[in-house]
Amino acid sequence: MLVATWNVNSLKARMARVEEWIEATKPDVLCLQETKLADAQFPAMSFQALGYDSVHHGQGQWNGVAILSRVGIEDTVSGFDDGREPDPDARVVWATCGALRVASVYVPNGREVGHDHFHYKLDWLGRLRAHLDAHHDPSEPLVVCGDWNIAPEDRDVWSTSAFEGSTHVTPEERQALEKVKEWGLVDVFREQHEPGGLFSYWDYRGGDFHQKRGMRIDFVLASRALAKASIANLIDRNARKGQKPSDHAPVLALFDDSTAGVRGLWR
DNA sequence: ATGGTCGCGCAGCGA
Repeated sequence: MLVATWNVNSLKARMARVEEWIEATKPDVLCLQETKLADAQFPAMSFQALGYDSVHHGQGQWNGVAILSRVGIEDTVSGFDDGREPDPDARVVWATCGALRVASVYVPNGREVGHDHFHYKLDWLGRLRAHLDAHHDPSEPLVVCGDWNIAPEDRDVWSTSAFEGSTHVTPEERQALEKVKEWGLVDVFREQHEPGGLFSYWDYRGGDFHQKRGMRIDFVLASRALAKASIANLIDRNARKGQKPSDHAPVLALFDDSTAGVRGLWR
């Protein structure tokens, strides 16, 4: 089963690139972030024509997340079900695709260290953990895919000095991410690839992509049970090239459907 | 070089 995640930075601006990429790659499940669409504007029929069912949780203009699946979509949930007030932003959507529980997440950026939005980011990650605690178990096949807006380690940024005092690399953010992972999630790309310099996001400015000035902030976290079935993980840098690219590249995770404990993933 | 580029939507903010 092939799972992918991609922050498209406006689905309206990116639709041609996304359709082309889906036809070339044919993932079983594709998580999108930053659609910047209201639900009524989401091009579900266009994805249906490519063979994908979908669920979208959007607000228009900002944020917005979706899950596309060619192995079915059931039991969709928008936002958190953690007994607290609704999240004001559209940043997470859940669905069951075949036998796989999937979350597409767009973690808040944080803006500046100490900013209200920074505290919102840390709290948001706490709510994600609380939702997992309340509804799921790490023995189930489950993935949380998305734009985490956190570089887990120093090797995940092109320059540590360039990010001194910035969001995405602080101990508080990394600890909040660690708390989510402690639920029972594995960064399957990092399990398979040791080197630094393997990035998923490059700022549009200053030719950062061509200068290899990026960050690895998009990743697939797989439940412990599912991580045992991880076969291959890659970042599709080619999608960051050419005309009107997103500033993020798609991240792909391939799982073996015949591994004990996760048999029949796409049924 | 303390900037730069996108997307949204039409000024300036967010990333």
